[in-house]
Amino acid sequence: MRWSDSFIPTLREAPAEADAASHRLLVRAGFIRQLHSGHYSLLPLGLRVHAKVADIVRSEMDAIGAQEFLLPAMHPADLWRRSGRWDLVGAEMFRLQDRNDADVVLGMTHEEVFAFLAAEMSSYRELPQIWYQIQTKFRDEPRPRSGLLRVREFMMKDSYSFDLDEAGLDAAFDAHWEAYLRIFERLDLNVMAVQASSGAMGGDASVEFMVASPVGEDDVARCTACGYRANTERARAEVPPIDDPPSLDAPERFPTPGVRTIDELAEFPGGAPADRQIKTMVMVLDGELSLAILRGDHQLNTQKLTDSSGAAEIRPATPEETMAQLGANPGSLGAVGVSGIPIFADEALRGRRAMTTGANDDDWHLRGVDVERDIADLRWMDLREVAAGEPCIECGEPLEIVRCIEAGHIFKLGRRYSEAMGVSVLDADGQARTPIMGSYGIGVGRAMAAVAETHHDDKGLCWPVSIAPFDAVVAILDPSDEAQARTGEALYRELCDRGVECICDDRPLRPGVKLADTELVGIPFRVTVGARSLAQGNVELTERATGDTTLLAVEQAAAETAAQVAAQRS
RNA sequence: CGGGAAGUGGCGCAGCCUGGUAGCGCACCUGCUUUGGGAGCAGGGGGUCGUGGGUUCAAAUCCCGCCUUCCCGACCA
Repeated sequence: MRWSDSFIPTLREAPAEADAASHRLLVRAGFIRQLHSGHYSLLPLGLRVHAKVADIVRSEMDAIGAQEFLLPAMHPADLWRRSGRWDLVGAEMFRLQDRNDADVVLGMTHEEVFAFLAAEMSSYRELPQIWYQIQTKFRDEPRPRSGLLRVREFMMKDSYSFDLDEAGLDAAFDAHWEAYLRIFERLDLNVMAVQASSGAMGGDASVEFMVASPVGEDDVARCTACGYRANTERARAEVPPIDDPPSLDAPERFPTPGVRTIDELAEFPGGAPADRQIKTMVMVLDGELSLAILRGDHQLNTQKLTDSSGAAEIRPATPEETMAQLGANPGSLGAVGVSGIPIFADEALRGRRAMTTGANDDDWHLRGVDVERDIADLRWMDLREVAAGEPCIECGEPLEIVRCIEAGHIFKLGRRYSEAMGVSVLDADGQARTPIMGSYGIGVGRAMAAVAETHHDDKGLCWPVSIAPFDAVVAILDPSDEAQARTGEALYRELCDRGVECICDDRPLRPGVKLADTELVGIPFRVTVGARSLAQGNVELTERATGDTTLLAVEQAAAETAAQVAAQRS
């Protein structure tokens, strides 16, 4: 391909709204353009990279025996009603009506459709199956952001396993885990496999593949000593015990005029340090007002509350709701004496005595509260979010918190969808059995953005050969010079013949512009054909990642370049 | 949904406070010169100033509504 014939609109400056490095550079280098918020066009260079990422995913999926499908992006609402997700999902799903006023949806994932197809199986002999597709998903995200990292329309590889029993599911799960590690290795993405929340769809094992990056949207707790790694939606830490003083026989009310926060109560004469207070969060779980109580200096992780309560929808209560049910405003709330309202208690409060908490009366608090004695019907669970430096739950060494991009997610789904879609096979004993499913996803565009995010410098992108839009560029510095043009063309043809994906920069531009462009676009190897070296019968081979340049005799240049490209293929 | 910022040519921005009919850099087109790190000179093309309404002799500029985009948070199979 010739650069002069290509549509590669590079920009000297990034659009003002682009903030993340991948966003800025993918736009500047002419890979993507925004159509509107959360929807991007892939330009020719962008599509080349996207397709290579997809091909790597495809080849590793095929290698574990998965079969590729292509399912509709638009689904009948009925299918989603059968699984219960029509009501469960809410505003995140694009919904529309066809000309007959029938409800249809744009698929945000494909459990329903694959399970619908799986209903055609009738014998255990047909299992196991792993099915996948690389398809556009639609999600009406509340806040698309950071270019390709979070969008409303995107390609995802989603696969689903069907097995007769848990042992089969375990095998499919492990096969995916291994395949994912190979995929990210080939993408040159440094991923951490971390324990994760399964979200509202349930399931037990759930592992996310995370790429550390400040523009990510998830926090991972990581122990550098023992390798414990978990999303903070699920991470746990050791909580050192606190010596409580002897308690009172019963809680005691005391006035706290103007005190509204944990910190203020800690400063207040007669108050208590934060770790000796009970924090009371008022939440609405599936429409029901509930309390979540934690140690004063601990933060509630709402995903943990969602997961352990089983609620589908969760939100903070409004001050009005709180006043109506508890009779006080935030700042003076407590769980003592509360009845008829579910109370979720964080494990760190177990056994605590002589605590201080709100009295459900503005400007009053209680001291001398024994958690288990004074608060009725506690539901104990892990609710607190771990903080950096806390001792690892496995080995006690300090945890660190790392911001990450979620590049992949695998989890064991269970039988929810197979049951809903009536998937049933007869086992060897002639008994009807519902296959168990697993669900596994990788966002193609997000993976591409994650690579861009981790492979760039101040000059531009820096693709690994495995997914670079081209392996090499032949830069003819002055195409009007016949010797340069002839040599460049010949090298370009020979590189193509040798199987190197090559673009020939034959544009009649100043050398500086062309060199800067090849660096911005991030092509791994550049063969520079210019008067200076050519006078000695040489060209230059420059590796983008290192900037290392070597002089090569014209006759050997193509072979040497092809060899270096081949050495970095994966 | 809460908080913040911003919409002026393809991109980056100025002009707005103090109203007078739109400007700069880059990019683009033509010509000449130039050719190893984003060239020089000369000439040229391109903008409903997000949108609707209001005030005014006159609105990019002042007032009101709406739309859109970005950032932080909430949310996120």
